[in-house]
Amino acid sequence: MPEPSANADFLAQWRFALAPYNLGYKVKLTSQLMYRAFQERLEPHGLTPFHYLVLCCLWEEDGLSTSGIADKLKQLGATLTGVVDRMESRHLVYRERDPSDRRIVRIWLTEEGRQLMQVLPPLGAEVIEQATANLSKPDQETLLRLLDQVVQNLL
Amino acid sequence: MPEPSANADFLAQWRFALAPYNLGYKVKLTSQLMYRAFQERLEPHGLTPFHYLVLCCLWEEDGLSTSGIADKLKQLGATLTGVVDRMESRHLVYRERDPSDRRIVRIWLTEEGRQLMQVLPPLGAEVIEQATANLSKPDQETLLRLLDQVVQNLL
DNA sequence: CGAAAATAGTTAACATGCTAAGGATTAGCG
DNA sequence: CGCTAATCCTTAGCATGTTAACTATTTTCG
Repeated sequence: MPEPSANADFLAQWRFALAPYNLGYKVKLTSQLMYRAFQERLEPHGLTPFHYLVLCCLWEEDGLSTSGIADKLKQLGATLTGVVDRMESRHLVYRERDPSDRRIVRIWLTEEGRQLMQVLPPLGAEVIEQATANLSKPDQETLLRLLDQVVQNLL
Repeated sequence: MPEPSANADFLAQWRFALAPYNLGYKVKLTSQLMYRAFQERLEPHGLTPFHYLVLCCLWEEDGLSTSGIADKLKQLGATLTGVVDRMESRHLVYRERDPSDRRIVRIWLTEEGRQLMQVLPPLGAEVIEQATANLSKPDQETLLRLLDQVVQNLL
């Protein structure tokens, strides 16, 4: 077992790659806390933050395919299958096979799913306001820009 | 059903709170992509990124309690129980009840868990390098600082 | 035209990550 | 000293989110 001081030197040297100081952990924790804050607000509607992501895609363009939504959100198809299952059981969306290409399942909003467009975005805005309470406008824009760059680097 | 143009106006107005443009989604996606990149590198070792988080805590201070690790990582106790279960089954750590307070379970590194300190941080550093490839040093520091501020706002 | 490749979606198994609840133990208070 | 509150950890159930494999369908290519 190496001397404690050798360990301490090693840890000091690699601190930028170690939790809870590293970028990966900070991003993960930020994501978790925003998720929790949003989940609290969605819970009265019986929804989860991922439901919101799918609804956002469909409010912008109803009748997207499962793979279309997956592409927009950069998620795997298997993930979408499970989420759409649960949204269907909550009568937010319904599935319909595309008649011109029977491989494709299209996801359509129900009236309830459509109505939520008036209700949910303000809740999302509240979370963003809370998260960025003491950040200047330029800092908020910088944060979004830097996240976009990290995403581009990893895609 | 409101006119399409009314919907489009509404969506334009709330765009900053809608996926895939909103802060929450960007942070989530960034976290997922960093997780995937790290997972690819850890897979040959049979580890997951969360194992790494726990190992980081124990490399810095061996013998932490389950709740101590949970506090450091801002996770719930139930989450730690499951992760430590799996790390134990991989012989990375072992559990020992604290003799002076039998409520407490302390988590100790095995020799294998200790040895990984030489191996894993460089892999984490690779992910960070890839993620921040075209970001200047000041921009990297800004990103970390802004994430810290968001975390503070949400805690 | 037919076979192979590609696409779409689902299923199964596993790893988080959450809430709620319960058992065991210790701390605090009257 | 005894009871209550608090703490610690675990368990159970549910929601992602992954990989791998499968079925069904369409596209591509020789």
